[in-house]
Amino acid sequence: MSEMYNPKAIEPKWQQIWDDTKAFAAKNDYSLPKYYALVEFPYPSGQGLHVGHPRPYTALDIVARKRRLQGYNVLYPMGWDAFGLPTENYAIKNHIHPKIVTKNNVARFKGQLKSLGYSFDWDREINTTDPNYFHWTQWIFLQLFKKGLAYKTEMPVNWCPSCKVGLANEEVVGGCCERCGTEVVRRMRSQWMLKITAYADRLIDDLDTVDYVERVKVSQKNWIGRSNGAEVDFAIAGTEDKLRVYTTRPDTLFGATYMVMSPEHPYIEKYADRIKNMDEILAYREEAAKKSDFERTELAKDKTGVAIDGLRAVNPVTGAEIPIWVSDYVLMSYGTGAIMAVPAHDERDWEFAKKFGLPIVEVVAGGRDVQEECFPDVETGVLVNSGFLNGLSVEEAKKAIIAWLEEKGLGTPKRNFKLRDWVFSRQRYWGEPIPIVFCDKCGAVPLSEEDLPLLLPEVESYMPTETGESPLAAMTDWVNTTCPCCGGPAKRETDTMPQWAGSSWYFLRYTDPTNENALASMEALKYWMPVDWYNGGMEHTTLHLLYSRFWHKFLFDEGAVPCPEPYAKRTSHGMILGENGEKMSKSRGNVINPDDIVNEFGADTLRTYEMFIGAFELAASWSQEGVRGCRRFLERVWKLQDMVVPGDAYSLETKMHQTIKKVSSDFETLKYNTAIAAMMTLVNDYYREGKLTQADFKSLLIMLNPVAPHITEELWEVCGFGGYLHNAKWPEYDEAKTIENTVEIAVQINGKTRAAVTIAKDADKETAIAAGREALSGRLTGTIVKEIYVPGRIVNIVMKP
RNA sequence: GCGGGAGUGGCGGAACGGCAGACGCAGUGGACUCAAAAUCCACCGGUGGUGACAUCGUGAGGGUUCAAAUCCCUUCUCCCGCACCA
Repeated sequence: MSEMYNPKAIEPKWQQIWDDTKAFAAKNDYSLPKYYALVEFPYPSGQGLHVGHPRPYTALDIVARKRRLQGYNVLYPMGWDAFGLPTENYAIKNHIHPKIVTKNNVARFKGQLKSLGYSFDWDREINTTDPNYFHWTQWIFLQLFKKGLAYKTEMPVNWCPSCKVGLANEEVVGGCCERCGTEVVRRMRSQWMLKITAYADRLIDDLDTVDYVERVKVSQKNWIGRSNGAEVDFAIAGTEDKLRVYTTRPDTLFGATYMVMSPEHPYIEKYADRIKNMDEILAYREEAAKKSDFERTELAKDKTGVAIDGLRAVNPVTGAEIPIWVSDYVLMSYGTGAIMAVPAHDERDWEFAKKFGLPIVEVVAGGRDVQEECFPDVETGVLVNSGFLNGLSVEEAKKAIIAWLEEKGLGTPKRNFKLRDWVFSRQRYWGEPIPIVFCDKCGAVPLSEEDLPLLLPEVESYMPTETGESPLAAMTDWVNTTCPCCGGPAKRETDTMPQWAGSSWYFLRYTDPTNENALASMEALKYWMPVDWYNGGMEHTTLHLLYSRFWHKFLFDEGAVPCPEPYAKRTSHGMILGENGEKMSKSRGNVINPDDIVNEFGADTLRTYEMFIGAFELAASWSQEGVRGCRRFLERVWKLQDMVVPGDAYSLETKMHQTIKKVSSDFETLKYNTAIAAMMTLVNDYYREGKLTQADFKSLLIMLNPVAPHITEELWEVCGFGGYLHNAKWPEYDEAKTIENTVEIAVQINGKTRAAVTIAKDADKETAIAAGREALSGRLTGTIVKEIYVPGRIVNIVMKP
């Protein structure tokens, strides 16, 4: 009789063995077939691991372990994205250096991850706050700077008054700070920017070359927001000047009955002397500036504006003089900051025209009365009231008008993006110093690469300041330096990089984590890259995922990496919700601590449960009873050891081949829940049989190993199957053996099941129909119209009464 | 408003156009036990029937098909992004 299943004993035992034998270290033998599985490295917060973390980590641990069993050289690494605000805030509050806070948190996280039995290659552990690591983060910044892709400019930033830090557009959610929820205000500041917009086209186009889940691709495309249209010049009446607009509907040019400029448009200053109602316009501009982005969005539907008195434009095709308005529904940050308004065919223009009584002229026929309803459709309409465009479809008209505009020198085709450049400065201590000095003579000068890494100075206080200056600014010893260019006095940049910097290239470092001469050797990169499978949260789709693709493309252009895309495949997991279906949070009191689950049930149970909980990509609610059920399943597996009989043939051959097939494919397609269900069914079958052979047990243990690695290794050892299970070979299945010789198929009358018969799997139609008729004897009371037989599936007899 | 996703038992969830509800949880009955827990076995969508069985059933309404949770049209609800992007 076997001992009791005791995860508290066997789990630490195997974790120790895996550590001691370096069981999961990726080999630097570049002749082996490789597999690079990656999960997003965590921010080591003070709270420790959340039950959300094990879901993606276990999923890719399953993939990594399965690949090793299939003979691949697997890289499944882990590290720490450790720069960041919470650590700094904790340090300020408790007067502990952020370095120490980070060290403690990392130790805690690492202990927790080890207790879950992940097959990470801990020899390749990295930490973004390690100078040997951020050396290369700074190096990448210097390359961006040298190529003109990092630049400093005075611009309005999204300022969080609570965090006292500027935020990237991607970090502002609904007008509020992504982190603390405080409403963001706009502030002018000199900021470092990264020119991600230079890569906008490639960031969209290359999505066609990678295997990402559709929703990620769609989000990225929408965020980048590419649109194709034209820029058109409108003459300003009585001047030589032009007002340039961007439009995606140049075909509607004949219907442009007025124009609108953003309140910040420079022409307001330029033509101050001609504008008669300047006071009114400046007052409007002030009002608009006062509105936060949030308010501006809230009030979106209620259009406001002021007509400029004294400035009119000329429609280049109709020659008509049309008024120019100022309204905050036109943004200075997109296109040219001015639009031509075609109220008949644009929702917003229509609303504005209705409110202010501006003329609405139909130029695309096909909708209802444009005085009553706007007609924005581009599919079905036909051009009218448009001179030489009349009778054309929208698509044809676009081509025709653009050609005409180009010929006359009045316009050009133009493509625009919603994507803005990346605000890259943070006024904080706990981040990578930006390796730039400012010299009165030479301007912004990069440090020489030999002077990297530029370390953070030791400071007394990490407090951010009300003025928005970085705490580093107070460190005059550190700030005052000499110019690397002329040797004269110079000051260091005191802003630091955002948290997204370190995570934008970390996957490269894992391939060669201790390299001192480069971010990684080309040889290692050529072998390991791209990442074969990367899983992470949807919340990073427009942040980390986009940023890292941008950096990677830049590095590819620089010849520093061998491939244009970093990740061949990207999947995303759903959130784990509390037992009540709500997001887990301290205030809701529904937080589950993974340590408690490991203590009470064991790591294997937690892993099994999180994979069984539901469809991997969807959110799922925690259920303590469900956890118990998974523990029960593992207990049943444990007790199978007493039912094993000698034998190297499968006792339930068909069933086993079916299960191997299902588990093998389900592990590849994120269907961990049905893979586990299939193994549960198999175990239930062995209980029904009362026995199973060694061959049965071996294959079952190997298949279950990626999910529940400790119990399976232990059983492998206890049963004396030889060596370590993690060195075993993934079982093969034979397609022919997944099909029973006889099958039970349903017999239907008019599509309704009335009986079932067991026939040979390859029975011909006549045999099957005959068997079906026999099973239905007595019910076949009408006229048979048709008989259908789908081998292995169904017999259907169609009958009229 | 736009985009994405989801609506199936008491619950979490399964179902290449082919017997809806696999698997798990909860529940019911039985075995074991002095008893309970644990474990093992069986049952477990609604309605009617002792029963074989009949009948209804995948958010709602139509349609295609021998056959629809699955495909097509219409419609409702919920969740998640984005949001005056010209």
